[in-house]
Amino acid sequence: MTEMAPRPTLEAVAARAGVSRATVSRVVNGAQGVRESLAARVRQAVEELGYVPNQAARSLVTRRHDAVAVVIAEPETRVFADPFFALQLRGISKELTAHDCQLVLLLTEGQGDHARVARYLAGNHVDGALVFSLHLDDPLPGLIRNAGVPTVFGGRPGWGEGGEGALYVDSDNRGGARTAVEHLVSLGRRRIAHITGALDQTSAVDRLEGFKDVLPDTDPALIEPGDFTPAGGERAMRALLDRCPDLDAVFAANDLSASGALRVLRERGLRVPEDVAVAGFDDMLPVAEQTDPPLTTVRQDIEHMGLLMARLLLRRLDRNGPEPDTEDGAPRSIVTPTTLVRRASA
Amino acid sequence: MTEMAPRPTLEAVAARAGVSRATVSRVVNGAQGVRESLAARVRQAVEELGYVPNQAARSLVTRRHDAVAVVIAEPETRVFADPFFALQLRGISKELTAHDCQLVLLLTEGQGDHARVARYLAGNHVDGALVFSLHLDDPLPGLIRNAGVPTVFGGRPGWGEGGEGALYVDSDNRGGARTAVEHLVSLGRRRIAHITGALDQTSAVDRLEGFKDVLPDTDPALIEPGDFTPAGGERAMRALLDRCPDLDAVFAANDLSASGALRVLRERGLRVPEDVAVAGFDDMLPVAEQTDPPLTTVRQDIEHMGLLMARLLLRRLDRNGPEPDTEDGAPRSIVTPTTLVRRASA
DNA sequence: TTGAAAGCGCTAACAT
DNA sequence: ATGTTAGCGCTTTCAA
Repeated sequence: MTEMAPRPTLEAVAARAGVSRATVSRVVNGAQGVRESLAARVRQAVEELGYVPNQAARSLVTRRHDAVAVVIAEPETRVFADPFFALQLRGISKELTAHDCQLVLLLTEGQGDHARVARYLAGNHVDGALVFSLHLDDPLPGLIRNAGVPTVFGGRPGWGEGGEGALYVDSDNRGGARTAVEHLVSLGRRRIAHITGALDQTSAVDRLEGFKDVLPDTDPALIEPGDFTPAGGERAMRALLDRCPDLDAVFAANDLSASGALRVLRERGLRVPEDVAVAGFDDMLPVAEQTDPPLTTVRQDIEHMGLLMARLLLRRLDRNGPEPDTEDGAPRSIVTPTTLVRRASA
Repeated sequence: MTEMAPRPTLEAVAARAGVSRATVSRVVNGAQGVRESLAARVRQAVEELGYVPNQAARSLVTRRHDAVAVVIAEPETRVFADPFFALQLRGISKELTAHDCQLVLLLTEGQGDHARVARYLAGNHVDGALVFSLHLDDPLPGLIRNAGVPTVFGGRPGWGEGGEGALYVDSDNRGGARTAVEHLVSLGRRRIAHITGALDQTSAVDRLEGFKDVLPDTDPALIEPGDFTPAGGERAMRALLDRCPDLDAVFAANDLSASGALRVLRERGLRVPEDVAVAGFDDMLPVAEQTDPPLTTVRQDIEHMGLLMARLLLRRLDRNGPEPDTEDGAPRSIVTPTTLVRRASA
């Protein structure tokens, strides 16, 4: 293509501006204590030469990388068959960008990749990591702890190993579930069923807990395990209907399983919400708005959660975090609020 | 936390193995011409010390980064309100990982970010870029060309500026559209309408072309612009029905607009597919399988497209690409096939 | 086949 | 306030 123009170095800028490399470095890095007239000359030279600092050289001496890894395990992206993934990433990206920090994406393909990720993180290539690990038995949190890289988790990590002090950002799954179930109760429903999510994920467990918070003495027959998929929702709905034909509401652990439940309800000739009220979780738009009837569900601010994760990590890395979120100044895990979105199904 | 253990350097490994730094470097980088006995000693020392090369130091001298940027403009991720985004990224990630290459994700937030991205790419921080730019007037391709970074586009780029020789991977939008429309024709439909996508995107333009390929003399009244959204699909369907009450099929530019069309059809008391057959595009699962009736649509292998993008770029960067895809050995753009998925709607 | 030595471009003491 | 200088950890001629 075009000849690889040799990129100008600090040296070149210094020569052009008639100052020393050190001075240029100071100007470029915004250090104080440089006479304005000189600084201006330097800035102009930078401009004219199109100088861009060599990050490798800088990292070599500062031992900083201005980059963080985002680790997403394969099972997660399957769950994120919706904007979840993109939105969270977007939130993360925004915050990182605002702090001149790059985002290195690490997607894992099953166990085999754990070692690779661990090696990468331990290899001191990034300043920190943002890890999505929502499975109870996920070995990743343990591995990462070993790698000794500052980390923030997306979703409360399972406590497979030492995840005890882990920093994380999670939505209020339990509270959200409570809100949904309370809503069903307020509608006068008395036989409220629950289709759970995949119970190896903390979100599913927490939503189940929320359900039980509101209905501690519920008939166990009204709780049927699902797996967050439409097919799982169908299966569970059938089982529930066969077992408890008198149920008058169902809270599904997510919108996808709710959509499956809805189909079975229609197929059995039951009206929603007249005969059975249905509530979901996630407010996954392409699903929740398209179902018939549209789904009443629990919404979380996904993008904001991503942003908070990044912010938390940046704070932990010192980087000019905003006002401290705790009195002793140490960052703490964050549980973000959810809101009920009323549509036609309940 | 734990004391930051000073990472072992090449020097340390050399000392431990009783050889010079140069030798260790050779072993670590798999260069030939090192006596096996020595190499073994070195490998053991590496093992014992848990040595991991310092990428910054390496890049400083090699001027390689073993990293590529993936640039996704904000409007895209909105369109990718489905697994598209995640899947493509996954395909990219797989291929890059297989070649020990990192993925730096750059998400842009409107025009303001273009400069930032251009600066980053020009800043020689990555070896190449994978860019999603599906808009006809997108300035990004031009900026990137200027940056002089080897690039492969996801989706045929608009020719806003010099994108002429650009390398890209795109699905066969035109051919896919043809397949869908031919299918409707084969069903005996004679008044086939088309709800277009957002015509500032190449995919929408190409799908429209495909439609016209099969029905070159179609009544212009049967073509109504949409915007890839369900709401746009509803609007367009209403307009079409008002204008051409006799239409007996509709090909929507994507599944989301098809779902909107489906709703309007039902609302008007028209049966699908008996009265009006409907076909979509994308096979966006959470949508296509959940509509009533399930959608006949055109599927593309998203993940594979991502993989091909990465492979193309890697080849262009020299990196051990697989067998050459053209006779002169120069990589060429790739158009991937689509397949019709028959469900109940047509 | 192996080692010695010269930087890669930058920052950060330290000196002025 | 500015310049001088010594590396950061690695690859890569060049000699041996």
